[in-house]
Amino acid sequence: MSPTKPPVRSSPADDALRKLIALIEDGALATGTFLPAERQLAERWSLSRVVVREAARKLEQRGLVSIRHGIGVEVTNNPALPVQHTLERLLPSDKERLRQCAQARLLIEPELAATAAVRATPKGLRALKANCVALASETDLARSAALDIAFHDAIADLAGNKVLAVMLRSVAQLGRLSREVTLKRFGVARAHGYHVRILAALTAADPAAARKAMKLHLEAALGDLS
Amino acid sequence: MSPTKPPVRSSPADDALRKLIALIEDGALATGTFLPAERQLAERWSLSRVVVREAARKLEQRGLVSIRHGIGVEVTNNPALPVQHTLERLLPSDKERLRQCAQARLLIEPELAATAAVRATPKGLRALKANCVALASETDLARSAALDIAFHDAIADLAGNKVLAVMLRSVAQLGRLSREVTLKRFGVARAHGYHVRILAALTAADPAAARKAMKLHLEAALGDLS
DNA sequence: TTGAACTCACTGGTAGGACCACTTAACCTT
DNA sequence: AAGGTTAAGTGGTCCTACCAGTGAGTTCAA
Repeated sequence: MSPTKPPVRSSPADDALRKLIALIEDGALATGTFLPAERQLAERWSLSRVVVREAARKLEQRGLVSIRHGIGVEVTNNPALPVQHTLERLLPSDKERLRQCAQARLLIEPELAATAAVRATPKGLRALKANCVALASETDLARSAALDIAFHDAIADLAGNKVLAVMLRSVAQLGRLSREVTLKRFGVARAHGYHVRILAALTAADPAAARKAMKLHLEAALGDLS
Repeated sequence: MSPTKPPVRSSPADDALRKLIALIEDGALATGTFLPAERQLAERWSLSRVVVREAARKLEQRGLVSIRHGIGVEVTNNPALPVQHTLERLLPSDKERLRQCAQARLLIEPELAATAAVRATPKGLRALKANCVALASETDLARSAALDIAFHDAIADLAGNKVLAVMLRSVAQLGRLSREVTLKRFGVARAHGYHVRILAALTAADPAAARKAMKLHLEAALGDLS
């Protein structure tokens, strides 16, 4: 009577979304590359362009791709983006948002640093070292801020907890502009000094020292906000 | 020659998105109510149905609404949803995801409890008390899990940091199923016992006790996972 | 009277085709 | 060779018709 209905569960929209994700993940499309044009995908999969579009929009909202008019659909893979959107809507006031983000970082990052201290790999440490060196000689403000954020991100990755890592990435990127202001006021030297101390603790595989160094770093940053 | 271009910057898609958000936030549409039909909105705003649709899809991805075929667009306002999606994609393995979520909670929640202890309002405490009472006599598994999550959410709200609150909400909801399993194995009594102790510490405005009680509670939960 | 099936008027979902707007690069004109 | 122009590619928008779930009202049989 009804053995035909249940098994076929699948809407074109779901198909398109799954296929797009498969295209990105399985096809190993590197970030920065572009997806085939909407019209091509629609024809290839025998779907209307609408459903392909909507699937792409979903992926954009999830931070997987970036759709650019006249150009194409670029693979970006920035999982922190949706979290940023959420927080921006939840805390429209820039000042209050920054304050709470800094507070969150103060809670999360020292622990991440401590964990990273015991889990760090030689390769990871080398990358951090390179970041420190680059930051010391960087004069451009925007690039300095980017390096700063990358340093903290790398530590979060070393700690191995992706949940906390994506959370940290989100709040760190939200504070990007304020970070630039801070860097401008106090110069890169101060941030670099803190980073060096944190790196030393990580290299020494000393969790307590890493936790403390990170805490000092963030408290200084939090102080700058007020 | 070109003073006409810059000022008119605004695409139909942006219009639709802004108007939809305004409709929800300013119009104060309560969660659970429904938006006007796509066709109506399109005509009212002189836009095509497509752009209204896409705007609605965006809001759905951001957790503001839930689109239901044949029914309508329901206002849900669940800011934690996009974070959940992100984490589910980032950690496809259920077990590992749960582990890292539990770890994150263990880091965040004790601190939230401590902050809540000093910021709690009589009204907030009454709500928590009511939740405890309800949990004690609840027999349905799903509802028990919901109450459990609501208890933790309420504490996060009391702490006043929306960034941490939304993060906690996300990881807590991700662990919903496993929570049901735990509740089934050990009964509601154990969870209720922990909650009562936490509530007592909050009522006494004792941050240290609140932190400790929450930590014990979560460590027990983390132990159940393995 | 009751109640089960049907009809119908909604809702969102899909389709296809035409056209607009933005980008880029190749192509002419100067 | 430098400049502007053109053309082909991309996503963005529109229209119109139709498909597909949902629920309420209607109808008709028991």
